[in-house]
Amino acid sequence: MADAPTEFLKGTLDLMVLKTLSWAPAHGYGIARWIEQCTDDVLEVAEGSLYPALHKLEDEGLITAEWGITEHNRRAKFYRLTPAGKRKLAASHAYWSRFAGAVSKVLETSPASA
Amino acid sequence: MADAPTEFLKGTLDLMVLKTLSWAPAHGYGIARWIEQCTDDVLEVAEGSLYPALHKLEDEGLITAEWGITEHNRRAKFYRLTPAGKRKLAASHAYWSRFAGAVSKVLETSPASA
DNA sequence: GGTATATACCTCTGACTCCTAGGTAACACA
DNA sequence: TGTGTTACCTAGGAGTCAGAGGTATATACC
Repeated sequence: MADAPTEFLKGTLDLMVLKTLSWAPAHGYGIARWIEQCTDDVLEVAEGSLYPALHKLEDEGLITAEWGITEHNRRAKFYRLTPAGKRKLAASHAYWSRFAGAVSKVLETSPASA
Repeated sequence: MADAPTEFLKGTLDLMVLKTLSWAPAHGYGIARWIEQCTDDVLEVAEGSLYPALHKLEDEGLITAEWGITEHNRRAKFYRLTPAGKRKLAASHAYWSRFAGAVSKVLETSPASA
């Protein structure tokens, strides 16, 4: 997205990070690459957004970090979902569905139905 | 939404305002009521968000304002979409669809498909 | 006539999120 | 030795949103 890469991002970054970690522990760089790949680069994850978000999630007790070695033999911090993180993910996912549905409703309603 | 009313709002307020105005000119108060009603109060539009947004859209030349009288016989500023606003609406709507689709993709992808 | 309610507008300020720009370091390969 | 990739990080500024507060008028009711 050259046009408006950040236009609607608010809040969804946290949600997608939590979702990605729900599959398996991962490090920041890997999370970013995965989200981009999964969305065919529709969503680009800036590092200047990702790392602060990761630290915030850790402060909130939603994820925990642990140093390890990647498959490329490099040091990396692996993040893992906590039980609180799983609950948060479920709640955020549910809210996202309601939110996106509501927005779609506005965007698809015709004058006549008003 | 008691939980997280603002969690994902970024950018979508402008989009929904433009969409609402694409049907007919309307005043701020009416726009807010309509969006809330249309979404069964999933989306609540705070006046502290709406009026600054309206002024910003006007500054950007996407909408124009004109004083008039409402059906309740009160003074109100009626906003109307400009040609630039219509183009912006089309672009934002398209981008929202791509964005929401991408987020859904992340949220619904299972570990196996990775 | 007085009061309450709904309609309709507005701004200030703080909290928050995001990105740009910059930096560090180690490994792989030519 | 140099280049590319992997991997981490922060500071600062820009932008968005909501809470709290304020103004004013029409209508309905007492």
